[in-house]
Amino acid sequence: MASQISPHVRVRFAPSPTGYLHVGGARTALYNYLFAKKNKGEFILRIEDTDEARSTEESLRGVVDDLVWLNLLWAEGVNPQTLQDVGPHGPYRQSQRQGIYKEVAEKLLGEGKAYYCFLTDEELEKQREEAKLAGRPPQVNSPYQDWPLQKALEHIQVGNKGVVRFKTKGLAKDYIFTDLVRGEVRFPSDMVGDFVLLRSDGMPVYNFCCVVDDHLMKITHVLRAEEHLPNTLRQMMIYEAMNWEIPQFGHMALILDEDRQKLSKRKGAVACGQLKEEGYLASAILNFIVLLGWSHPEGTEIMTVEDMIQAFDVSRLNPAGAIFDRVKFKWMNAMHLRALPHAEIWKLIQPFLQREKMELPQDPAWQERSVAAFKTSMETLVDAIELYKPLNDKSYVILPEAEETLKWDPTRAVLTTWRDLVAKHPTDYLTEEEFLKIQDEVKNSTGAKGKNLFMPIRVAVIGKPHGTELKILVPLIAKNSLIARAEQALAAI
RNA sequence: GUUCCCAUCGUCUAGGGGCCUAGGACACCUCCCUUUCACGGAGGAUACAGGGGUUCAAAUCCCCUUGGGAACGCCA
Repeated sequence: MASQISPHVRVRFAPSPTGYLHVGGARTALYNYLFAKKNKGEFILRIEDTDEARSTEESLRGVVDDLVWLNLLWAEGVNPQTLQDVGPHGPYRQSQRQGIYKEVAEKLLGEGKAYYCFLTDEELEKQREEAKLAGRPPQVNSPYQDWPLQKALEHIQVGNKGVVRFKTKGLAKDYIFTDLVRGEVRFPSDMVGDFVLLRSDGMPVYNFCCVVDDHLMKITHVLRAEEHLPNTLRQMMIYEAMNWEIPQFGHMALILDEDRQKLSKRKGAVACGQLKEEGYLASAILNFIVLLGWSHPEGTEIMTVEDMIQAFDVSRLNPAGAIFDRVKFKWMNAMHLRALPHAEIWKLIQPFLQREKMELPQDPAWQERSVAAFKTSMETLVDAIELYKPLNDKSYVILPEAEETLKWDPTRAVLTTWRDLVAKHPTDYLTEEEFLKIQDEVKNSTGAKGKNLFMPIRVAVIGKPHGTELKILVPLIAKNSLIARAEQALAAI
């Protein structure tokens, strides 16, 4: 297991642009990124867009934007703005590397390690069903596997189309490798049938381009999700056939949903972009997912990417799957949020407040005070909306939960006195001390105390009897606004 | 079905033969702080899937069982 790390580490994250970046992909990217940084190597972004039907430019744009937002930047791949190739081993989009794959396929074909297969979909389907009935694995048994290349070429010449399959016949042995996270893994060669290398339209298939590219791009370590573990056998066969050096593999456990199933785009919908919309910070996402399958040697939980790089080690990667727990994730986001400077938090909540068309004071001192007052009540950035609403005159409404308080005997007197005292105040805003003083005066002149005192005032300030401390809230609301609200509350009695 | 992978509190995990009466974190419960709700602080409850070995000693090593997951495509 303690395989030495080659002098120059090169790793890659290879998404297929067929959807958005989800947390599973983000974690794979993160681990690769951390591994590269830790070992002073290179992190490469390769685009696996050989599925022409499903790959889209928008999706690529989205995945790239999400990676940039997460600050997982690559040394080679596509330029984040232009999406044009950057780096010495390009192109980095597989759809643009077809000539390369074709060359390799031809070599394999020429050496009899691959063959053209002309089985139709129907024939394939029939074979699969028969195998299933017989209790055999559903592998192809192609009658074309022993055709001489020349004969196949002539067959194509006259208009037939075929796929190129890798020939597994004669490979009867176990393929063994040492997985960076699982230790020794052993596959019997008959676990797979003759698999497709090139489709009938000439487009290569994942397992093939993955090997070709990893080799040509000098990838030293392949850290990927566990779902790829069985693919490793096919890939090892190709490496062997080409006589290429096999990189180190590490298969990381899957991120699971609440039902312990692989997080899927259909069900989980844990897209990074969506989490951003929900008010999560990039730093919190990274921190949370890094802990899904890895742990800091000192047990540290809240950390920066810099901390992760310092401490990262594949030997601490956990082979068991992990459930994505949104509750802990939210807590972690709150911790990251609180650690930020107030001005930064203010900046981050702007898109959310603007979405609600809130009009808040422009004064930076006011903004700073407001963040200081609210940040411990914020778990995600969207929480700012409910927190700031009371400060926005337009959204002052008396809520049903305030009705009872308004019915209390002392309420009218408390509110009247409160309004009058505020009206007499000389400046636009009350300080905390000034508020407490006024509250005290209301108490003395009305005789109301305890909740009979502060609940009515709170209703007159935020429209409901529970919420943020008044001494924090009141200094954030202009005097005229306080008076208007008190009037409104009085009118509702 | 076949092959492969996995298995410690509800969840994320520490642990890698004796330091384990199993540690931490989230969540939960209790108390304190608080003229509300939070924040914060102090406590608490909760786990080695089961069975066999190996060993003076097993959460830790081996085997079996069970349970879970993944893969078996002209998807990646």
